[in-house]
Amino acid sequence: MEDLGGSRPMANLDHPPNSRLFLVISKSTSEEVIRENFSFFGEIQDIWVVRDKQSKDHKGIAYVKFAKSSQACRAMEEMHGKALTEDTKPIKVFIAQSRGSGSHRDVEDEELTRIFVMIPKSYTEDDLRENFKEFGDIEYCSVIRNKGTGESKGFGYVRFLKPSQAAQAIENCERSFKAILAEPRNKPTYSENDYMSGTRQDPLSYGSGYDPPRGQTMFPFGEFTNFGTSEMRGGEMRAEIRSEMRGGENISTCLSVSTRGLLSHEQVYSLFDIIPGLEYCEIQRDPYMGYGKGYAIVRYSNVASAVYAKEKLHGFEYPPGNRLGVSYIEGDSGDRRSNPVGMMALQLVAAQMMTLACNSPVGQQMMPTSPGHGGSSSTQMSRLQVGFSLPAPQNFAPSDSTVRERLFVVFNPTVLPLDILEDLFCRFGNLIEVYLVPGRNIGYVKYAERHSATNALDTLHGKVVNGIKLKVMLADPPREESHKRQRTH
DNA sequence: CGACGGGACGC
DNA sequence: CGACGGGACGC
Repeated sequence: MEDLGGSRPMANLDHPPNSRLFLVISKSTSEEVIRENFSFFGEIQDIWVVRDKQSKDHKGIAYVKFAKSSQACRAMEEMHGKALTEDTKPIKVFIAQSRGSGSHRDVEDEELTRIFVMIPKSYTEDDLRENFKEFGDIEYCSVIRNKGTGESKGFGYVRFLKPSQAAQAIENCERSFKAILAEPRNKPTYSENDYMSGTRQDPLSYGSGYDPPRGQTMFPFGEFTNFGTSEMRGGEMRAEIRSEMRGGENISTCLSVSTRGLLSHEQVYSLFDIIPGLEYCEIQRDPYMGYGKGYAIVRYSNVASAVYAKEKLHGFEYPPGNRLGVSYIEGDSGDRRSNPVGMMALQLVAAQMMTLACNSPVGQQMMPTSPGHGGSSSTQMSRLQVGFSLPAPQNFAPSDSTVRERLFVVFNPTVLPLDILEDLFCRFGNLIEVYLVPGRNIGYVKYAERHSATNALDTLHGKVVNGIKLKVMLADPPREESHKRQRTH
């Protein structure tokens, strides 16, 4: 029905998994009404109202394809059981079965709330919880251990309360976790009695309009990772603030934050608390505007912090697709400092940024960190020190991208931490993965585009990064395939 | 109860 | 001169 891009048909109805909804609706409900009610939750790629092939009769069924599973899950959670119009019955909303499955069984929450993750052997359940709590309400975490020795097997499970929370964890957690939905632990022996025991959430109890998702956070800081890295030195920040001041706006310590989507106090607070000096945060929600609109007020202890917060967060998408609007508002009373920005305040902010970006929960998301290195609770500064210029960080390629080129990297005298390497190699675009060979000073870097790999090679070969010398070469094909076509030099 | 369409060519 | 990973659970 819909292909707004026009140029290309939709990639795949089953991709990413669990991004398509199955709706049971009134036969009088139009595609437009569906769109009006569901576009709030994210990018709709396709809406299909099912009709009888011959008679064209509305069958009371529709499919809605979202770009992301988390969007589909949120829509399901919030719209299930709602009446779209006053004269129609409450609708039912489920994650659609994948197209080839042939199954018409409802997809249960059980299958959508537990994720399977790879973790360092040293990880405990508490470490897991610390790393995943930002994505939502965790029911439990488990680390699978060898029964005899108690040693971790290097993987674990995290159960969230809501499907959207698990989906967000999968979409946004560190790639080294390799998070995927866990298979239900009892093999498909569907004894229909098992889930009647009442321990799981009844789908109909989804957001009844008064229970918006809580604790849900999503930190799409892909273009934001230069925050606190070598890209963000104090001098640059001072220049940034000065240019901001030339804009002629009425700067103040108080900001208003407008948002289309729902944001909790915790979300706004933790987002703006990245910038030091946050003193106050308050959510304003107009009850008559329903879910669509809201705004928050935040105040900093000094103008420099407010200026910086506005500069960095105005127009920022949080969550993705929800563009924040940040502007100055009159602070209460004469708190406004007519003597605006002293160099001391600026330098203070610049210095604190370096530290706090690493210590705040949100700040950690902005920094490439790795669960595989440096232990669980210790966060390390991932800052690149190089004697040459580097492009800005870029987003990774989708994790299921085809590997188009691979680099082989030798480190001397020792390897660099994985998070540093990801920060480094992502700057040429289309990075899929950095893999370090355990116990060796070598690694492989996978790219989804050849030009990204060759740019990285040209820029980095023979260079010194954080005191470590790199040799960067095109990797030979993996051994397994060598029998196909032996490259005899 | 309530499960799968339509569109489609540039080299 | 260094060359190649890992994935399923104690109700």
